[in-house]
Amino acid sequence: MMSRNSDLKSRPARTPPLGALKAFTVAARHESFALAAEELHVTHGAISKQIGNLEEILGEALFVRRNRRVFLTDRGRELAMKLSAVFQDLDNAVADFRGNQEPQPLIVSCEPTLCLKFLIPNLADLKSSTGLEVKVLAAGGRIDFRRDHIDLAVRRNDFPIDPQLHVKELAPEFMGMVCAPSVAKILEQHADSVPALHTRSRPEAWQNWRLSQPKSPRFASNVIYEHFYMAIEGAMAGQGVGLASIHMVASDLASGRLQALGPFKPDGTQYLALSASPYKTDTRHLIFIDWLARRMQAHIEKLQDVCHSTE
Amino acid sequence: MMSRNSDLKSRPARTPPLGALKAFTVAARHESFALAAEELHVTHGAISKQIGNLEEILGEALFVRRNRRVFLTDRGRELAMKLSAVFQDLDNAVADFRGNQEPQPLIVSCEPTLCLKFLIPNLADLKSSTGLEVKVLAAGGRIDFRRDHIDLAVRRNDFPIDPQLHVKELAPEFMGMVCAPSVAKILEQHADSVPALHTRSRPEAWQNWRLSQPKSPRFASNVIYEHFYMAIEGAMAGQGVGLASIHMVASDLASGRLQALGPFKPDGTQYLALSASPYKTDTRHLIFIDWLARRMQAHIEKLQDVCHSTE
DNA sequence: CATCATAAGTGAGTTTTCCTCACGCAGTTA
DNA sequence: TAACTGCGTGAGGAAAACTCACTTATGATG
Repeated sequence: MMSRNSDLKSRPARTPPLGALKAFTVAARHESFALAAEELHVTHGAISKQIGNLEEILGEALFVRRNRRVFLTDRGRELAMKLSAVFQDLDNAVADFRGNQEPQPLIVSCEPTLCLKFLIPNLADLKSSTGLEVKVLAAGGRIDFRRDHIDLAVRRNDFPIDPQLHVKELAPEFMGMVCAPSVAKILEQHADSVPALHTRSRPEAWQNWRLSQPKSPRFASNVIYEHFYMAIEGAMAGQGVGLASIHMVASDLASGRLQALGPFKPDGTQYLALSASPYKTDTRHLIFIDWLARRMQAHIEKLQDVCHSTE
Repeated sequence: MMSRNSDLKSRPARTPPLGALKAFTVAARHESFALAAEELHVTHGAISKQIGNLEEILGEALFVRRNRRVFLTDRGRELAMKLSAVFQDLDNAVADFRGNQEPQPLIVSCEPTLCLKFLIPNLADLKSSTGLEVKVLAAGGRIDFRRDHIDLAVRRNDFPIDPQLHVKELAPEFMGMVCAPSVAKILEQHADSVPALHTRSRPEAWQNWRLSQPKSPRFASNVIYEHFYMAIEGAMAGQGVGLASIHMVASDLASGRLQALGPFKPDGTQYLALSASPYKTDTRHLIFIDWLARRMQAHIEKLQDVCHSTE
């Protein structure tokens, strides 16, 4: 009951011959060996043998031969799905290399909250000011450029960065205390009646804040949110005082839904743009990074106003 | 011999031999023919010839031969990037098919505003209630499952759906007028002093609304936002009255940042989950769709409260 | 500086893979 | 029933891929 592939000599799990896989995807697309043969400029016998060979290697049937036709099995269709995507990628890769390809939208990976509070709302601006088409993939933590087909990732350098990657600094992180305007008034009198809002994804945030800002008020209690986004929502709803990144609450501060309690301070980390391709062959990367860096710098400059207004 | 030679000239862009491409990616990874030869269990001569052949087909050098080493050219590196990703995909596809592969996070494509106001904020809940890891790709309009490597797409059926796709209905769309609570008070007296907020991405929204709700008030003027998200922001900031989907403003209504003006009404469109794989081989799809449908249904049920409170 | 080791290019010859051809088979159409 | 269609198969052959042996070029070594 281990693997039934293992009874095929001592061949552990090497990938089947590429030609056979290619032949299979074409045959699967037509559900016909004859048409596949025509497309590949060979005889139907060639296709038949390639696929028979592949089935033997994989140890299971990919087609059901019935009457004078062939039908994909469910498993065969499953494989065909995956493979046809891969071979299409391959054709695109080669065509792209040869230069006959229109530019694809850039895919940018970004942690969910930054995505939510900053990137996506500004996509329309990006499009209109640079003409760049961007798709955003909300995904925190580790990055796998290959698997997720990401062009760029935006991350903070609070974890070790793969030295293979190409790194560009965007802007420093600035953290600060925020709350709803109504809560700010209460705080002036009864500071200890308001809870501090914590986030599970940045558990050490308040602790670090207190280390660098010892004068900041003590709060009544602690409320823990599952997600950074929730904490910001909570703060807006008057649940307490949150500790937030300027880049995530810039628009909420601007609209007055949130109010800053004292100045925002750098926490030592930086936002970075990470790219798998170390060469600046692609201008779109540069355009996007430039736009993003400017935007983030603008947040920080505006910050002066925010701070003065409450100090 | 005729078929081969006859299309030599008319061979504009056929993909190079797969073996040569494979050999190239391995050689590129090592920047060494000898190591590549070892990995592929052939002699270095075989690699040398495969790559020479590939360079001839492509019509440009991929390696610079210098000293007793080979170095990738920039172009060669560019090609190697693309190809190594593809071949890794291929290995994954086969390994996945054979069953030796851990489950990957689901990638869901979704229009930006729904992403923003509903999906991403609820990702943490999804994770904790189903254990499912999901990444969200914010991308409106046409869907290319292949190119974007999407597992599922969430869309409204306001455009023709590719009949090849597997479709599951999630919930009907409900539209309604919303504004900031402060604006609601003003409206009771001076309905015509408040503008209606339009969105460029759904230009016909107000018109359709008026057709089905002839009694709804006329507003002073029209403000057009570039993006649906902006219109909602505008409404929250007291800029006027927006026309919004219940699924996008559910949380803002719940928190009181927005207020409904009269009942929400179905606009005839549905939210759909689209999948490229027509067979329910993947339970994760079902889990996600089930979760999403329940969530959206909950919005609609809650709607009764919202409506009564203002009628 | 001669010598050795290493890495790659090359031409001839060989092995392997893949393809074609011709035919058989079963079901479908006329 | 005969003709046709689409696939499977075995034998033989073409093409692709590989090996081998040798060459070149260049660092490293004593």
